[in-house]
Amino acid sequence: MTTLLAHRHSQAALAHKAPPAAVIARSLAGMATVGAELDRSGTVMNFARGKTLFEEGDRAGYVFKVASGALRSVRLLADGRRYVIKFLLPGDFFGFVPNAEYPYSVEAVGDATVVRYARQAFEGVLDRNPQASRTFFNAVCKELSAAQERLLVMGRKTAEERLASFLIAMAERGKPGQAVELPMNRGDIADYLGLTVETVSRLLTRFRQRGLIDLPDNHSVMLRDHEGLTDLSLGEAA
Amino acid sequence: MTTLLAHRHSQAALAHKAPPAAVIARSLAGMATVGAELDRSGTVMNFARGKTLFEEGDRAGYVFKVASGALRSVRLLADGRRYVIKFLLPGDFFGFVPNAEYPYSVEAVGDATVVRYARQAFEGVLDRNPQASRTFFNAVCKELSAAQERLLVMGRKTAEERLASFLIAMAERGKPGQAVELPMNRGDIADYLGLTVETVSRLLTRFRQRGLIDLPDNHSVMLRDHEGLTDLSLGEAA
DNA sequence: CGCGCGCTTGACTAACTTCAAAGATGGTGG
DNA sequence: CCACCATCTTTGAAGTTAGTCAAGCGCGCG
Repeated sequence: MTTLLAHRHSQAALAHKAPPAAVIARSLAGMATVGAELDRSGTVMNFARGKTLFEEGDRAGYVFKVASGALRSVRLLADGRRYVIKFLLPGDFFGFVPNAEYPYSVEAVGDATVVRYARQAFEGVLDRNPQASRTFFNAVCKELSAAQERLLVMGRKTAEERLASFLIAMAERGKPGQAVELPMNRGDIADYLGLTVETVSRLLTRFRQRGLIDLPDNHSVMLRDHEGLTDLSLGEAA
Repeated sequence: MTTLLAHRHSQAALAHKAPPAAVIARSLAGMATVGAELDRSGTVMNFARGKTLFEEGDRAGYVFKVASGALRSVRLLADGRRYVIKFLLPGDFFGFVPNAEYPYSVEAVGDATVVRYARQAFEGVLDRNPQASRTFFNAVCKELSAAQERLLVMGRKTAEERLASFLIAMAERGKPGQAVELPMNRGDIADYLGLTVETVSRLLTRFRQRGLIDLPDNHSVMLRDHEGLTDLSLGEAA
């Protein structure tokens, strides 16, 4: 029930392994003036693959930013059914919650580095800095919009369309023209799309056989027919 | 493609039919100081059942608050599949979007009254009033949290569990102990839960046969066994 | 009164899951 | 460096849930 914080490091101790908080905070999108103030409260932390940052029900005392690696936010049902709410990739913020407790757990998909900010300090910045306030407001609106887009996917799209949507969304976060990195495993993808591992695996095979993708290894995908995938993802396939 | 605005009324012309904007704005939860400033930009508008406030792709020039009635935000796929993102009930704000265009349409489920605020004016208030800014930030965080909760429902719950979740959520918005009003029809519920009309109808019948609910008429439900429904909704049923 | 729309019910179908097992992969220690 | 083992992935066959197609019912409105 308590927050499991692996590898607690001071900024100084970490300097040679990961960028210091100051450097990372400076990268806060469009928030040059916010960076300095957040710096003082940011702590860089490393988490090994599979480690838990916090669990559903933990007191929500912090907000985080992903510096490197990948994480997943996860919810569980009583009988063990699992749902991956979101994959958290470099640049993503998380931990903005309306209640005193986190409504989901966050785990490291691969080794990951995050910056942790005390929620109180973060909210202080919001109160004193209208521009920061506005920026984060917009960021949360964008998150909301993305969640609603995903609701459409989960509610009305077939397994094929879901996977195609996922691959395209992942491609948009990576470098154009290159193989898409999938830090998560098949099970994570399945739980993100509301499918089973078997279905995800079968669909990837089918996409490959149709020439839509290549699968150089288990953690990368080359999109060979981006347009075909897009059509599939929109439910416009023949 | 253009915004369809039915029944455009001035505040004065409407005064006898619906509360004036001033009265409504005053009800903004925890925002006494914001009310006065928003008043000046708020316009009360009525929409008849089925009318469209705006469509997917329209320029997002306004934010809205529901004063009375019910609306639905809707997305469509190319082949006509429909998904209801959210039912908008009295007190709900909507229209906070990160882009220049609305990503969904909003239609009146039954006759509805909303207050419309120019987005620019609204954002002005946010910039000048840190407390309002904070309040709306929290509101959007809450929305996001609700959307993520719904993602779990859509991704991992069975049809039965989805419908039970829906009935309980609707009950929480109504008056305790009373019949739950369902302003929307079966098709809307189906599109909200990612099911078909037939499945929703069959499940309601099944719930009634099991003594979980009563169906006094097509637009109300009495929850007879709240605990049984809750167990169902959590996937903890025998 | 009769028409239309929304709701219900039934029989059949399809998509996805479940169960089962074999095949790859990758990390670790000898 | 290689062998081993756990874990992840793929594939096949059978099963289940919810969808599709079709028809009848009932309420409300003109």
